[in-house]
Amino acid sequence: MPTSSAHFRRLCTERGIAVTHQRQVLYETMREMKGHPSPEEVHERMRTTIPSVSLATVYKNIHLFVASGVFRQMSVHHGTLRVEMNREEHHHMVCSICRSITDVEASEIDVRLPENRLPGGFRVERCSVDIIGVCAACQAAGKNTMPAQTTVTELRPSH
Amino acid sequence: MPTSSAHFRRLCTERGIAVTHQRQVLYETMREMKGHPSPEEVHERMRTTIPSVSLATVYKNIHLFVASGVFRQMSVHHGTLRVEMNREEHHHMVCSICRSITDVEASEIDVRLPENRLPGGFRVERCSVDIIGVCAACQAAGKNTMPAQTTVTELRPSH
DNA sequence: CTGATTGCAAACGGTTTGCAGGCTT
DNA sequence: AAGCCTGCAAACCGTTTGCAATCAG
Repeated sequence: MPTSSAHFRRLCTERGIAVTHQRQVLYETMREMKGHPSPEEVHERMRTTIPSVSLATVYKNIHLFVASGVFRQMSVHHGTLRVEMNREEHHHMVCSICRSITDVEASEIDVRLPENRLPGGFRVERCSVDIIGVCAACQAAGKNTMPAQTTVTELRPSH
Repeated sequence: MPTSSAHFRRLCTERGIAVTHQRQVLYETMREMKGHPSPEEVHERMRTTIPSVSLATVYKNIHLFVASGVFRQMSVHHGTLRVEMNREEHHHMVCSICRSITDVEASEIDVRLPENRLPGGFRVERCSVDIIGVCAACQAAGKNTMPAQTTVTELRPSH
């Protein structure tokens, strides 16, 4: 009797999508990966199990998983396809130098939205906080990385 | 005596960058535009003033402006190059259907970070909140746009 | 006059698409 | 058996780069 296989099979039938070997391996590969792996990284990892799998299939199925609610896409306006592997509510620390993203537990940050009175009848689904700054590694690596962006003194034209 | 021209000239000399016609027009075009225009859109608009300007120049100079602190790039982990035209502190409402982004005054939202105790010695510069949901237009337009993403009932596999 | 800046066109990286063959139901 | 799914290769889109001609300091 399959264990995780059974779980995945149920996941698919609930959503009316076919159970294929690639999908199952993709699903399990992604669940094993921490952080916010790129499709490329997921693909690379999947190849250890199915060497012949194509990147196109990875893309198609990540989209399928996101569309059917198996995974959640991170920051909707993000340009590249990244998926949340962390199922807990959380926010992000984003390093402005190396762009690495680290999760922060939702409980660490206190956000209060105005009582459903956002402008323009916007219906709120959720809310995600990006803490922008410099990660420890980049601080240690010294100042010479991307100097202009970070050493600017006058952020606003004085006009 | 030039008015905004003088202002721009000063902006450049302060930062040690050359004053060119393209840069001046780019700067003014961007300041006139609301929201978070794409380089493509900025380019299109610039052409009404300098029809021969190239998209490459637009890219190069948006980067230059961001690097020298004239403008601020929005959400660092954003994939595509977008710049903040709004100089006030603010956050964003992002429509998960049409991906439109609307600004919300910072004062409307109350965010509290833990007292400089973020994990891993991260140095905080600023913090930006994305309120994710559905804009009024998309609500009015009805449910049939991108059905799967929004009508999903079971967000987490039940296991 | 010298080096920075521009416009062009080609390269690039990530993502999407069309299609023929194979697999799931 | 019917249709969805896969892998491949080509197309695509936004962005970057190399280069020769031009411009700012």
